[in-house]
Amino acid sequence: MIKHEKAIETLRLKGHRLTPQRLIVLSIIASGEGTSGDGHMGVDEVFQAAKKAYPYMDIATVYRTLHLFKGLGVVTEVAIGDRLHFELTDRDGHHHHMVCRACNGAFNLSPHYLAEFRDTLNKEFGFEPDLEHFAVSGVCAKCQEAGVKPKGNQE
Amino acid sequence: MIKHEKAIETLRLKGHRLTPQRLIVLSIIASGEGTSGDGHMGVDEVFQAAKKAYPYMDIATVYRTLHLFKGLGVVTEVAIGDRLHFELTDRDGHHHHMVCRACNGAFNLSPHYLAEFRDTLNKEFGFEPDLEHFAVSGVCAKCQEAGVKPKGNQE
DNA sequence: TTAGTAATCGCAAACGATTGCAATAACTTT
DNA sequence: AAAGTTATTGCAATCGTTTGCGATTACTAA
Repeated sequence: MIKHEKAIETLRLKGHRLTPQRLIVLSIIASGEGTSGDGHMGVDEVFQAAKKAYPYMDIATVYRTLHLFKGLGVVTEVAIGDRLHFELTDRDGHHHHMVCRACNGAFNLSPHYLAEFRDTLNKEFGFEPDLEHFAVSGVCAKCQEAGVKPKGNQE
Repeated sequence: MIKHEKAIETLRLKGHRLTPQRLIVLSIIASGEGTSGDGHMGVDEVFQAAKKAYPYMDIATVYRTLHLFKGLGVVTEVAIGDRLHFELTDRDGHHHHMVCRACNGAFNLSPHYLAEFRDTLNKEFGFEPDLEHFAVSGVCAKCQEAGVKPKGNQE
């Protein structure tokens, strides 16, 4: 539970209010008990869990809270199959995602693989890419093997 | 106009019907007269232009047509500021995009910059990334200079 | 402790995008 | 050229997400 202490402090320092709704969403994300098992949760998963703790919880509040947390760097957004997922930002074991277009599985990717790409964009174009929460779509090894037909390109 | 000839042939070969709606959408995308001036058009831009040519045109048909074209590789999808944009796939001058989070401007990026990234994901994880239509979000040089405040991270 | 204030909330409406379904129309076969 | 088959369409409902707004509530300062 040490994890949210820091996040709560961040909220205070930036002048944001500590509402029960925010604390509930934070603790749900921190527990990270999503169906994926990979630590990230779908918005509806968060919403359902939040309603259990506080029945008046509104889906709009969940979205607003998650976006606030994202802006503060407390939480990381990952787009998985056109749906938004969120996870606690892990400063130490920082990672990106590979999302399989066939099974929607999400696999972690170390930042090391992107470092030189960022450097190049910086030097060549002066472009500062958002690689803090970066997800590459594609097809994972298992689905390639199984010949699972993805929704996309069928050329 | 040589451009669509090939696309139309692709439609025929795959057994898709040549409806007026599809030909209209195709010619609009091929003309590429979007407000961005970069060849790609927002869905609503396509829809408005299509309605001029054929007043019964439905937005659902536009989306379905664009997705069909995308699947056939005729058209490329680019997400710009949470909205979908499309452009004719340019096999020769193939490129990706850098999308500025501050001004929503889209800049072309040669595939060369991504080649080694793809190779690494393939070798290390057996993951086949979708880099045919790849867009990196970030802040462009001009907006960094101008100090334009992007919507996102405010940490 | 209470009163004042402004951020935040719940609700409902709206957004861009997708989908189910009956009617239509493009293609095939005769 | 006409009839049959089935992909495609237009419409409307719905999805996930965002936003406007009046009511509420966390915080501040007296």
